[in-house]
Parts: sequence; structure tokens; C-alpha cells
Amino acid sequence: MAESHPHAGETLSDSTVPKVVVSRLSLYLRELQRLQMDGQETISSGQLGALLGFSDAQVRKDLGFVGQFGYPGVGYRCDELVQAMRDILGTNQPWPVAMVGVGNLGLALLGYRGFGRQNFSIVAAFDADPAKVGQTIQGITVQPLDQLRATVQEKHVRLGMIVVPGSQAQEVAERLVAAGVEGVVNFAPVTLTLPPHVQVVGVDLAIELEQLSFAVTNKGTPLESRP
Amino acid sequence: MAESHPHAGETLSDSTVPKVVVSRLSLYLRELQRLQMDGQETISSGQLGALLGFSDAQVRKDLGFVGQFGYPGVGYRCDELVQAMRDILGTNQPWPVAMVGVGNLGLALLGYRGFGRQNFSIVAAFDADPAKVGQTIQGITVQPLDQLRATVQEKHVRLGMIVVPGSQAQEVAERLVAAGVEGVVNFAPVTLTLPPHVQVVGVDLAIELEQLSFAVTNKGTPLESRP
DNA sequence: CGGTGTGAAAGTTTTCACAGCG
DNA sequence: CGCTGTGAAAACTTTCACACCG
Repeated sequence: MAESHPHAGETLSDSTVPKVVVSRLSLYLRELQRLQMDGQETISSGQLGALLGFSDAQVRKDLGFVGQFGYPGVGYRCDELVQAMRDILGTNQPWPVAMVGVGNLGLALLGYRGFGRQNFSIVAAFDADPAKVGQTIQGITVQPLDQLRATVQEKHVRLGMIVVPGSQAQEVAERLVAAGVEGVVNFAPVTLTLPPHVQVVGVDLAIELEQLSFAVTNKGTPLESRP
Repeated sequence: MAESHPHAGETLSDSTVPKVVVSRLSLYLRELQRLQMDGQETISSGQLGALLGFSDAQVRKDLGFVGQFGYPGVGYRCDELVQAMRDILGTNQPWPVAMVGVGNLGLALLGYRGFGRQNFSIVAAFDADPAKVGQTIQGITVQPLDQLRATVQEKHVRLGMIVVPGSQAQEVAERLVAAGVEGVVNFAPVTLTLPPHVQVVGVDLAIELEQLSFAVTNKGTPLESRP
């Protein structure tokens, strides 16, 4: 069920948040955290929208899904909004993550400094290659796959990152699910088939470039609208 | 302007394709290329949809934006569809790409094998750090940023990848644009402000995890719908 | 038959516009 | 005032359902 923000004691229980809105919430949060760093206290829907290319109305509607934080005539308080967003997105609690696949990309992700700020931390890494098992990178010792279940349980891991070649992704995904993981980010360029209670976010780097090549090719009309 | 597929001599000129549809086209293409590898000749909208979790009607509508390829009673020919999709997405032509930022992630992307299949190739890499300039990785010698413009022109680069820390991303983006690049993929966790003729695709790794943490937290209702 | 292409209906998201508040 | 929160309207996307084709 959708979380709603229990701000000021409301228990607004069942408004579910559309997926498009959730993706914009993450963008708002990113801007808000930057504004907070810069010491900005408040911001209006118009200003926040302008930073991201959205309309003021859209910002207000989106924030409306989360709760009521605005001060008419003033705007929103950055710190309140950050807190509320993180509650909704779930990043006020720590998320231990298990990574499978310690190739080039896996190594890079192990070292990526951006996860920590949002309370994610990679607490274990696995690889099928015996040559990689035992190596320690960024303080994490690479384990063999048969230790997956034990480690996931022991470290209370709920999320997995799949960073293996496409040919192995489905199998690895199933092992993560069997180990008890509730959601995975899949960097392999294949579609995973998993039970519906498991959440999947796919990141296909070639597809991102493809979207760009489409946009560039079809420039002039900024890739929207219908006849 | 939107490209339309000049299949069988039609010049269907001005149907613009909605962004959501374009992102699904990339997914169809990925499946189709796999099917092609496996030697499958034809596929129906229902089968293709099932592979990705979409309805048959949606697949047909989406493909309708691209042209008319279906054989009633049979389905679509994989090879024709792949060809058409690549025409639309622009990946029948080669895309030389310039990368800026040769940190962990940049290195991993330089070695990523998935770009080539879609006709992208990283033909130059740049870094502000003098210690990195001159190193050769994957056959690419890292250049200083002041060679950006010359190299972009010389190698006919139209796309850039920004893989620098957030604090430098806007400046780097501007330099890429000044050098003549028409679109960028931005891996830095900041919003870029660029002239509207430049296309931007953002990939924020922490945000992907955030979307997942939301989905997992709000499981039960699969994160869609409204009262 | 089994399957496409497509109008028309249903559903969702965005924009508009304005009452109301500090 | 300036800005929020929100119904009502407009725009867009998805699903339905069916004529038509090999």
C-alpha cells in the first residue's frame, strides 16, 4: 500500500502515488538537498519547477500526493520537504544492498560515492569467478554465490544489484529472490521474469544512448505530441 | 521532426512519437534482436508483449507509430521489425561518442561491450586531471579538455557522456555543447541547464535505487493507480 | 482460424484557474 | 500581496472491440 506522509498527525492512508510522480519526487529531492546545502530555507513551487523544467502547477500537484507542507505566500520549507520526501521514498532508513557481478561496472559501482547520501550501502559482493572470490575491494570481500542466502539473511539485505552479463542475469536474479531479496536493480540488457512481489528497476546503458540518438535525430520537434 | 519509416516507399512524414512509446521501442528492439539471434523468424504482438509484460494491443499501437509491418494471421517478421526500429531510433548509423571523466565509472563505461551492438562507440575520452591525460585505455588515449572541440569536430562526434563529479558536470556540459555536441547522457547527479536544441538524458544511479526502495516499501499495491 | 490495424471508450496525467490563507 | 491546494477542463495514453486479411 502506498505510504502517505503522516505529517501533523494525519493518517491519510490510501492514496497511491503514480509511477511518473515518484520519479519526479526523486528529482525534487535531489534539488532540495542541494538547496539545503546552499543554506536556502524555503522555495516556491514555481522556483522548484524552474530548476527542473516543470510547471508550478505540476510541482504542487506532485507534492500534494505526499502531504501538505506549503505555507501560502511563502512556499515550502526545504528541510520539511526533504524529510517528507525521504519518508515517502523510504530513504530515511538504511538499505543494505547485495551486488552480484564484480566486473568493470561492478567495481565502479562498489566505489560510487553517490549511494551513501541516500542511505544505500553495498554490504556484500558476489561473483561466480573463483579468481575474483576473496579479493577485497572498498572494504568488501567478494564471496562465492553459494554464500548468497546466508549473507542476505545475516545482513538483512532487501535489495540486490545485478551487474553480470546478460546470459547470467536471469539465473542470478532467481538466486537473489530465493535468498529473500525484495527488489533488484538490473544492469544487464535483458528482461527479467520474476514473481510479482519482487520489484525490478532496469538500467540498460545502451538503451539510454538509444533514447538520445532518437531525440537527436528527431530534433526540432522535442520528441513529444501527436497529430 | 519525427522520422517515419519509409517502408515500402511510403513517406509518412509527420507523426511524432510520444516519449513513453520511444522507451518501449527500445525494449521491443532488445527482445527482437535476441529472438533474431535465437533464429526466430516471426512474432505476434501477443508474444512480444508477454515477454515484456505489455498487452498485445499496446504493442500493436506502439508499432503503429513506426509503420505497418504486420502480416495478419502471422505476426511480424523479426528482421523487418529490427531494421525498422533501428531506422527510427537512429541506430542504423554509427554514433561516435565522446566521454568526459575517466574515473571508476568512466573506465567501466569505456570497457562496456553493450554499446557496440547498437552502433555506439566511444571514440575519445577526456579528463581534467593531468595524471590521467595520456593514459591509454581500451585503445583510447585520454586527452585534456582543451582538445575537446578539435576532437569532436575531427571525429564527427555528436553525442557526449558526462561522467564527472556533480560539481563539474554543468561546466563540462557547456564545453561539450560549445564543441558542437547535440546530445548528452549525464551520469552526474545534478540537473543540467542547456540550450533547448541540446538533448539530455540523465542517469542517476542513486535515483534508480531510490525508485526501488519506494517500490519495495509500498509493495502490495504495485505503485500505480489513483483513488 | 489466428492475427493485424484502428476507431471509439475508458482511464490517467497535465494544465488551468481561482478561492483562501498568512 | 504572493503563493498554496484543488476542483474542473484539456490533453494524452491505454484498453477495448471489431472489421478485415491470408
